Amino acid sequence: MGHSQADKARSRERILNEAATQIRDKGLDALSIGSLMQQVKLTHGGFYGHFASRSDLIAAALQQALNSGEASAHAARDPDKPVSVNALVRSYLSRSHRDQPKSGCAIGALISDVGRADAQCRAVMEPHIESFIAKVAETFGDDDDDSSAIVAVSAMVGALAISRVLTDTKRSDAVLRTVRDAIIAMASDE
Amino acid sequence: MGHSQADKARSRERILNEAATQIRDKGLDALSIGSLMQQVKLTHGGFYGHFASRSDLIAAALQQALNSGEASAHAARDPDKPVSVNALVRSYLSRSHRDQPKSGCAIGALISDVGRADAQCRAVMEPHIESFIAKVAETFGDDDDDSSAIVAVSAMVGALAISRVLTDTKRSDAVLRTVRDAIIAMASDE
DNA sequence: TGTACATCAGTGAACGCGCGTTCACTGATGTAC
DNA sequence: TGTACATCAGTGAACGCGCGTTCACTGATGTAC
Repeated sequence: MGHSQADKARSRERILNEAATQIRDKGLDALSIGSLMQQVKLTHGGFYGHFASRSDLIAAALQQALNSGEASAHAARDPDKPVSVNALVRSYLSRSHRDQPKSGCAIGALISDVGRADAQCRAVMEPHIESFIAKVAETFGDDDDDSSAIVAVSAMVGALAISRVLTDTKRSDAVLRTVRDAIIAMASDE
Repeated sequence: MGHSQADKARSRERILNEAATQIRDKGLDALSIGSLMQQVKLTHGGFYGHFASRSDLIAAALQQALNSGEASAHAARDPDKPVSVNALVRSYLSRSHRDQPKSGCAIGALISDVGRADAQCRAVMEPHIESFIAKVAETFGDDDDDSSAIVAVSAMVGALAISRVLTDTKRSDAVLRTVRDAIIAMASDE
C-alpha cells in the first residue's frame, strides 16, 4: 500500500467523496466514521489524520456534496449555449434526479437536516442556496429582481423533496411534472 | 405514583407528544428512548410497555407530529369563516412558524428526512401531503384541478425549509415574504 | 363492604453492540549527506 | 548514486459512553367472592 504524500491527498479526496455520497443518501446523522472508512478501504484510526473530528468532516462533506451536485448539473448541459430555464428545470425535477439523491443536489437532499444543524453547516449551505437563486434568476433574464427565482427555487426544492416522500409513483411523477410546467410557464411570462 | 389503566393511556400520550416534539426539533435519527423517557419522567424500561420498538415509536410519533401541526394551524384561525388563502399562507410562511419547528408543520420540518426513511414513515406522511394540497386547492376555489395547489404547497414547504437554513435573518424573512406574496397573487389570478 | 388474589404499569440492573476518539506502533516515503 | 535517518500515512487495540432491548421484580390497581 502507498503511504506517500500524494496518496494522502488522494485518500482525503476518497473519504470526502464517500462522505458526500453517504450524507445525501442517509442524512447527516447517519454517517458513521467506521463504515465510512471501511467503504474507502482504510481503517477507522486513520480518519483522524485527515479530519479533526466527525463534525469537521460533516461540514466538509456537506460542502463537497453541494459542489458535486452542482458539478453534475453542469456536466449534464451543453457547454456551448447558455443554460435555459427549460433545461435546468427539466433536469432538476426529473425522475432520475428524484431517484438518485446520492449524486444529486445536496440542497434538495438535506434541506430539512441542515435547517436544524449547527451554524457551521447552515453557513456552508447558505451561499449555495444564494447561487442557485442567482443562477435561476439569470436563466429567467432577471437582472435586478430575484423574486421569481426565489419562488422557483423554493418550489423546485420543495417539489423534489415531496416527490421523494410519495410512495405512489404516478402521483410523485405528477408533482414533478406540475411544478416543472408551472416554472416554465412563469419564465415565459416574464 | 399512579399505575392505573387511565394513567397508562395518559403516559402513552405524554410519550407520544414528547416524541412528536423532539423529532420536529432534532430529526428522526436523533430521538433516543433514554432521553425521551427521562423527559416524560419515566424510566427507560417502561417504554416497551407502550411501544414494540423504536421504529414503531418513530412512525407513531411522526403521525402525531403531523396531526399536531395541523391542529395548531386550525387553532390559529377564526372558526366562523372559511379559511382564506391569505390567512393560510401568512400563517405557514410566518417568522414564528419558521422559528418554532417543534410545534409547527411536520411536513416542513421533516420533509427530507422522511424522503429517505422506510416505507412505513413515507406512508404515514403521504396522506398528510395530499390533504395539505387538497386544503390549499379548496382555499384557491379549485375543485377539480389541484395543479396550482401542488405548486403552492411545494413552494411553501420549500420556502419554509430554506428559510430555516439561512443564517442571514433579513434574507430568510425575504424568502418567506416573497413566496407568500407570490402565492397570494397566484390565488387572486384564478 | 371487606378480604384475598391476579393483573400489570412502571422500575432499574444488565445485555451486547457500535459509536467517536486516542495512541503506541509499523514500515514505506522522503531527505540530508 | 548510496546510505542513514527522520517523517508520517495508515494500523488496530483499547478507552469510555450511550444506545436499543430484555427481564426479574415491586407494589398499586382492579376483580372475584
